[in-house]
Amino acid sequence: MPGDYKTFRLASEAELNIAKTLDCGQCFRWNRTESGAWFGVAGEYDALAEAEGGEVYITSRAPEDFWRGYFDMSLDYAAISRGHGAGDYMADCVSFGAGIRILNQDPWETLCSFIISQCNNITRIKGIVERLCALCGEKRQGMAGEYHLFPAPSALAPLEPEALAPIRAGYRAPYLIHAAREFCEGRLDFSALKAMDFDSAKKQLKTLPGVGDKVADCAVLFGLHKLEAFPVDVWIRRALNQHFPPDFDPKSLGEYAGLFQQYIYYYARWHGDD
DNA sequence: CCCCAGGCGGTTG
DNA sequence: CAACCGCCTGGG
Repeated sequence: MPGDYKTFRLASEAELNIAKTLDCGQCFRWNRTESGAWFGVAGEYDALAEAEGGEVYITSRAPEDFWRGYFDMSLDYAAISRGHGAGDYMADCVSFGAGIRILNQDPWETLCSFIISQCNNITRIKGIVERLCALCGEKRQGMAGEYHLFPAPSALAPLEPEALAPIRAGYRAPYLIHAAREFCEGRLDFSALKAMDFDSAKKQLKTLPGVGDKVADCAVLFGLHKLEAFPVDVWIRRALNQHFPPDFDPKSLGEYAGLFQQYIYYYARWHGDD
């Protein structure tokens, strides 16, 4: 491995469980290696994340602060997770998911990833995202050979939908190109969205074709880090129907509702909760 | 061959 | 409003 990579301790495993965090459907460019470590690309950096002796270590060329931000290390998840008051089922979800964190991902990549996610499973989402990066993302030399950054909007905007045929995104391809053009023409501004309150940001994103409630909630939660977003997919819908009162309103979970959504999602998926 | 998969958008009643 | 259906693609 080239000499400019550094390994450092990021957190304890109790604070940050990398397997749960990287495998709970919020990100699509991290994969488990044969040794049990996780290799991924975030922003412009490739990285290896691994747990050993109760500690989590990161190897990358990025400054430590980048990863503290990415893994949201400044928020006290244990304190937040105690105060839900939403009953025993939620308590089970919280203890089962302990160590999950909501990542601070690039908003453009996150929006595109969740446009791609509609009516697709995670394996296929990852495949489409990787092919998209290989097709028009910047190429870099990394610790394990070449890798590609997620394409900038300017790389996508000039393309016609047919040019995206190789990534096999199907009917979602025009949605991606439309979003890229909106960005390049200044009508999609992530710093403005980030500065808005949750409802305004979500409403704004929903004006994009291919972005409805679910995709907008995911883009806001995982890309803009507004943790009151509560995306409802089929798994969450099932859990709400089975384990919560009929009049339960996710808004009652407060400003960190999105974290509780992740706990429920992870628990329901793991237990095949149907 | 069928059906479904972590939706959206347009149409219909 | 709700209910339906087509959409690209791939996997069971």
